[in-house]
Amino acid sequence: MLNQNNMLNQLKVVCSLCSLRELCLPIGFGPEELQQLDTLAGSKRLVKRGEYLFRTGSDFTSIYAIRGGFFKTSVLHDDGREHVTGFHMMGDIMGLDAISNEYHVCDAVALETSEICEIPFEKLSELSMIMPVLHQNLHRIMSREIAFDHEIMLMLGKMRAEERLAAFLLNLSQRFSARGYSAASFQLRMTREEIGSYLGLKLETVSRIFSKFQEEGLIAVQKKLIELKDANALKRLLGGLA
Amino acid sequence: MLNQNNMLNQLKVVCSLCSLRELCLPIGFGPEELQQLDTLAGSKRLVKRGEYLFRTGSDFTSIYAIRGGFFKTSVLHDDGREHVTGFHMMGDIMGLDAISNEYHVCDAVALETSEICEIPFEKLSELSMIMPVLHQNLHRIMSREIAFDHEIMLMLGKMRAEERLAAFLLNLSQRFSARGYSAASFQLRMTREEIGSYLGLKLETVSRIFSKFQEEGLIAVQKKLIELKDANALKRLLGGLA
DNA sequence: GACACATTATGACTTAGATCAAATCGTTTC
DNA sequence: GAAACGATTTGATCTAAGTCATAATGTGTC
Repeated sequence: MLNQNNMLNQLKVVCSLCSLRELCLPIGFGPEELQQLDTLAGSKRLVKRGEYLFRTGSDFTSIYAIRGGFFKTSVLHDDGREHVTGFHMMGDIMGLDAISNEYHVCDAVALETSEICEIPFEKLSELSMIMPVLHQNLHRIMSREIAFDHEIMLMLGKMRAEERLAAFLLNLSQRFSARGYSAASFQLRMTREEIGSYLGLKLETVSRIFSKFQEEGLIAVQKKLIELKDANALKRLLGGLA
Repeated sequence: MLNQNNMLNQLKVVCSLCSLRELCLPIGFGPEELQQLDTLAGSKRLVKRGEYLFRTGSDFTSIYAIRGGFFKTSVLHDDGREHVTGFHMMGDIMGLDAISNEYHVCDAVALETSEICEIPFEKLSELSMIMPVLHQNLHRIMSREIAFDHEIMLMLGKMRAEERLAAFLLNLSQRFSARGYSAASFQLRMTREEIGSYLGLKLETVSRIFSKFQEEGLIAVQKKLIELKDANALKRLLGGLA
């Protein structure tokens, strides 16, 4: 069977190379340790703006951790309509929805040149058998994705357009903030059309509501640069909704 | 550490008592074997119509497999609005979205008197450490839920009301069929309002579209009894959409 | 079985967001 | 740097679905 030390070594490599904070940090590596390990060579790779990381129907062999950059995942339909299922940034993991099928069920496209780490799923599974915490964390990550998707379902099913945009901006803000970037000011990596597709709105509606928020002093918009001027007002807009 | 035989025994008990087809069958138990084991006593339990299996905020200790009956899961908001996140029947597993939080993030209510099996998550985790296939299957189930949620997001974000109802009816039909019940005729366990909440529509809209489908000969509706008269037409209604 | 309450159906009207259209602004290409 | 294309903004209309109202029907309770 597996040699535990050998496996542990691989684990370190896999983890370190991916900045898989969610998978790795709870195991006991400190940020510095991780940084050191980070300098090792490995299966990280650049994906240029507009390039596909994977496509619907392609074989599922790996999940992907984003080291840096920005992705969208989407499903494309016969009639040409695209639905954006998510936006993903540093530390996020993509491809988990493919495990059950053995092929990918969405496209993943880089919205800016990005650095990703490919984690062969089979290897991860092996490792997680001897590293209970890794195993737990994988569950936790998948579970979190399910819970988050339920929030999006709520948004799509129950919120008005303004509420969706407010929730979207606050979510982005919170995620940038959690990664050490400014919570109040950030660059949108996606077009108005992609935002609309994600939120179940048309691009014109997105544009109009950005303008409206700006008029009301809630945000400042300069093309792709968004500044949250009154995050509390945005939160109030959400009212009782999560 | 763990005694493997002891664990294996527990596995058999857990599996058998739950009819956890998805978790257990691939391991190599045949249906008959499962049936036999099924007769053992264990942590199965009845949940009466209207009773909660778990509530938002309650401690997460177990996931639940449905042996028989029908549930809805929903999130309730400060302002009293409810959003139904799913309908669940025999063989489905509920509570997976709670793993990451250690408390439940939705309510689960029985829509008819149902029999469920409680699976302590800790025990399942232990077992899955020594039963790789169990472990894999858990991943697969969670992954499938993520992929399915993405389909719902597409539905809520991109489909018109009629398309949503058609997709809803076809999905129910397919699931009943997969469990050995009629694909063409089934009893709705939920109200029009709950259907509407799930699909992001108002109950009046649901009612109107049922009437319209009936006029057009696509379905026959008698209160809660639905008969699909022309499933192909319903599929055509979905057009290019999944 | 009668009362109270929940669910469903249907009509009349309103509205949020879609659609269509046009102008502006930005960015990439050669 | 001019041409060509894509993204964004804004306006004018349209429409699918929501809201409000009422009646009918169904269901549970004592």
